[in-house]
Amino acid sequence: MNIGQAANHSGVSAKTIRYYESIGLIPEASRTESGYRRYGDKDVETLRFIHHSRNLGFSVKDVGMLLDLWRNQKRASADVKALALSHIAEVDRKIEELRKMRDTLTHLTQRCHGDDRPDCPILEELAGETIDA
Amino acid sequence: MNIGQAANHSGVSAKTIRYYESIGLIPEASRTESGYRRYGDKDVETLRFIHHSRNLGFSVKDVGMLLDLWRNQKRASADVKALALSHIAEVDRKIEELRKMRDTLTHLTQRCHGDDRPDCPILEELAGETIDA
DNA sequence: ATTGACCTTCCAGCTTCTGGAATCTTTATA
DNA sequence: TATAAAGATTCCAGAAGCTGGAAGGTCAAT
Repeated sequence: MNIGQAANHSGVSAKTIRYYESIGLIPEASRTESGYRRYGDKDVETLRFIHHSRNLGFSVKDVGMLLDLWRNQKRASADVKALALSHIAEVDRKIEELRKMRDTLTHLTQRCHGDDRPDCPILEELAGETIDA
Repeated sequence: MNIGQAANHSGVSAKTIRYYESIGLIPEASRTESGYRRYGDKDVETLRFIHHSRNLGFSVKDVGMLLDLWRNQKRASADVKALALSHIAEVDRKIEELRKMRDTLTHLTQRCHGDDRPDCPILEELAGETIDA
């Protein structure tokens, strides 16, 4: 099938498939006589794997490692799990960071009356000393 | 003071101060005869404002708007509050997205025994149909 | 005079695509 | 058969927000 079909079946856009090829995440596709890329079911499966992994927030680099592990019949599941756990830790870190931000923001907005008067605790605190969120 | 001092006092690195100037977030600094940028307490205050805003996750573009509001004595606090509330909504959206990711990831890793055997539900599910996190 | 800490500019790279231009191929229709 | 639309190709640029590094000028102290 052509790249458009592969895109539809995998959830990865044609543009992005070409991009993944260009950075070496996926191997170069074979070509038709006229130069169109050709894809098979196996390729679509790989693209779907990538799509799912990206949806779970794995970096493209991590996805590369996951693909290697996936293709390697002799991998230890511990290696996969370690990668996933480390990613979970990273996600947790981000959540915590965002949660702190939101708490501070909520605190600030609650103290701002939000009418047509100019005085605003939000701006005052942003200009002050003590914001570390 | 020179840019290094301004950086130390504001928490914004010299490199980043120059960057902010280059994109117009802050006005061009005045210069000494030899070309060094000069900063005063007011400038440091502005940089600190920016630093705090960035720490709270506001985009540089939003920070530009906040700076305008801050400098405009006639602004309505409602405008500031609206910006902040909209940002909170965005932060909440991101938190929710990350939480979904983490839940799926946690689910996956729990089902992976994580030893030296090769079979791994994480990879199997990534290759499957049903991941939407 | 020299050292070292600053400062300057400019260019490149990070991450992950996405949009767009110019051009070719394939397919369908009039 | 002519032609038009859909889909493919390559390449360049831009998005956000810095950060690193090179090559070089300046300032203060020794």
